Amino acid sequence: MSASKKTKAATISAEDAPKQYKTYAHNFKEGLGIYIEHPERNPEGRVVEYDDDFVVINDKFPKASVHLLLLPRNPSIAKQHPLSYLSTEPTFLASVRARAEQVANLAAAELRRQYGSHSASDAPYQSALEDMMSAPSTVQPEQQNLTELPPGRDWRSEIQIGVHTHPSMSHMHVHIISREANSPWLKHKKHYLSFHTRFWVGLDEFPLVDEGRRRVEEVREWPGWDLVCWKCGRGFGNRFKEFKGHLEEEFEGWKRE
Amino acid sequence: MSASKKTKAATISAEDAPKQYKTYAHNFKEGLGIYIEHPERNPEGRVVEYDDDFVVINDKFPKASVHLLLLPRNPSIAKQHPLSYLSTEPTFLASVRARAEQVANLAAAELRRQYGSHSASDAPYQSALEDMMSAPSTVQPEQQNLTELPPGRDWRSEIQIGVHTHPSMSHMHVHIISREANSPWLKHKKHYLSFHTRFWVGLDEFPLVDEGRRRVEEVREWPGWDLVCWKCGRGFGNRFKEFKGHLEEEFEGWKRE
DNA sequence: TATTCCGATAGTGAC
DNA sequence: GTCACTATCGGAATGAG
Repeated sequence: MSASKKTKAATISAEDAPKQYKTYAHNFKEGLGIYIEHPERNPEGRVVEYDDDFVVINDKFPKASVHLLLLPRNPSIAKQHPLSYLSTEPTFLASVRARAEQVANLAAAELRRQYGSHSASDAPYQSALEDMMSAPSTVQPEQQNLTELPPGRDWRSEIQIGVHTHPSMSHMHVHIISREANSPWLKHKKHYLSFHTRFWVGLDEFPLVDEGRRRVEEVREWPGWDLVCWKCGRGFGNRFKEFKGHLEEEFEGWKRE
Repeated sequence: MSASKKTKAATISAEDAPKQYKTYAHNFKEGLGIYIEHPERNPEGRVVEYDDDFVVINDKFPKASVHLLLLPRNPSIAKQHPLSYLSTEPTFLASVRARAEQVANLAAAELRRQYGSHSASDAPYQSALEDMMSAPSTVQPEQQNLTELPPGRDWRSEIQIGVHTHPSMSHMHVHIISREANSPWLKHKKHYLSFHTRFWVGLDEFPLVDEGRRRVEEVREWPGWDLVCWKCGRGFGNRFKEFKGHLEEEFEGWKRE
C-alpha cells in the first residue's frame, strides 16, 4: 500500500506535479497563499499582524493612502467565494466584522499619521498630542490615557471595509481601504470602479439576500460604467486621465479638511 | 460701385475673411488646392508635371514605392466627387484615362529606376541598357530608339490607377500607385485597405452602374475588414503590425522577381 | 475584477 | 478615407532545474 502510494506519487510527479506546482506558486491568482500559510516569513515585509485565524497585510499595489487586506487562514474558508460565504456563514461573518473593525481603526490611525498635520479639523487632537508629548511625564506613553485627548478628525469614517463582487485573487480577502483614492497604483478605470461602485460590496451589506443574483447582474457591463468622483459626484465618463487629475485636486482639499 | 465693393470687401475682411482663410489654406481638406492653382510655384518641390488641364504631384505621404496624384485643374470639376463625376462625364473620364495612363508609364519607369537592378526578369533590359550606355555613340541618348531594348520586367502591371470611395481631401485626385505597399508612411490598417479593397475604385471600373449605392454600401464596415496580403492572399485580421512585417518580407521577394 | 507589455482602437485638433 | 498626438481599450503572458 505504501509502495503503491509511492508509485502513484512518482507517476503524479512525472505528469501532474509540474502542473500543480504551476497552479500553486506560479499562478498569479494564488499569490496570497503564501501569507496565510507562512505569515511568520513576512514575505516582502508586508505582514502587519497575524494570529491563528487571520493575516493582515499591506496590499502590494495599494489603491489609496491606506490599503490593507484581511485574509482568513482556514484553507477551506480561504477558497470560498466571499459573497457566498459571508452571506451564508453568520458566525464567520461576525468574526470578520469584529476583526475588520479593529483593522479599520488601525487604518484610521495610519491616515492620521500621514495627514494629521495637514488637517484643520484634526488640529485640536494634534495640538493636544504635541503638548502631551513635550510635557514632562514619568508615565510611559503607552500607559497614558489617550482617551483624554480631544477627538479631532474622524479618520475612521474615511475607511471602508468590503470585498469585490469578482475577486481576481483566489484566496478570500477583505479590503480595508481609505476612500480618497490617492495612489500611483490607481492606474485605470477598473481600479477605481472596483472600490466605488456596486462592484464593491461593503461588509455591512452582508448577508446579501441573493448573492448569486448580484454576482450575475453586476458582471456584464460594469467596466463600462462612468467614472464618478466619490467626493463631489462629478462624472467623467471614460476619461480616466482627466479623472485622475481631478482626484488629485480633491485629495489636496480632502487632506486639509 | 467700386467704393461699395471695397466697403463690402472690408466688411468681409473683418468678419468672413479669417473664416475663408481658415477653410482655404488652413483646413487640411483643402491642402491640394495650392497645386492646381499655382503648380508653377512647385510647392515643396512635389510637382512632377502640369498643363492647363492637370497637375501631377508626388503624394506627400506615399503609401508605396511610387505614389502620384493626378489633379484636374478646372475648379468646377475639382470640387466634384470622383465616383459621381467619373460615372457621368464620359468625356472627362476619357481625358483622365488618357492622361493617367501616361502617368502610369512614368510611375512604371520610376519603379524600374528603383528596383531594376534587383530584378531577375528585368535583367535583359538592364544589361542591354548598360551595353547601350557604355557603347560609343554620336547619337544623343534621348534620340536613341529605346524600343530596340528587350522588354524586361512588366513594371506597368505593378501600377494601379484609381480613386477612393470616400476621399478625405476635397479636391478630386486620382491615385497612380504601385501595389507592393512598401512605405514608412503606411502606418495603419486604413492606409492599406484604402488601396487593396473595394474602398478602392479602379479607373477601369468606370462608369459605375450605381455610384450612389456603392458609396453607401462600402462606408459602414470597411475599417473592420480583414487585412489580406495583395501578394499571397494570406489574411491577418486586424493585426496590422504583424501584417506590416509580412509586407516587408513580400516586398523583398517582389523586387527580386 | 492581480500586473505588465504590446498593440489596436478611438477622439481631438490642426489656422 | 489627411496627419500626429494622446489616451483608452483589448488580449496575452505571467515561473524557472
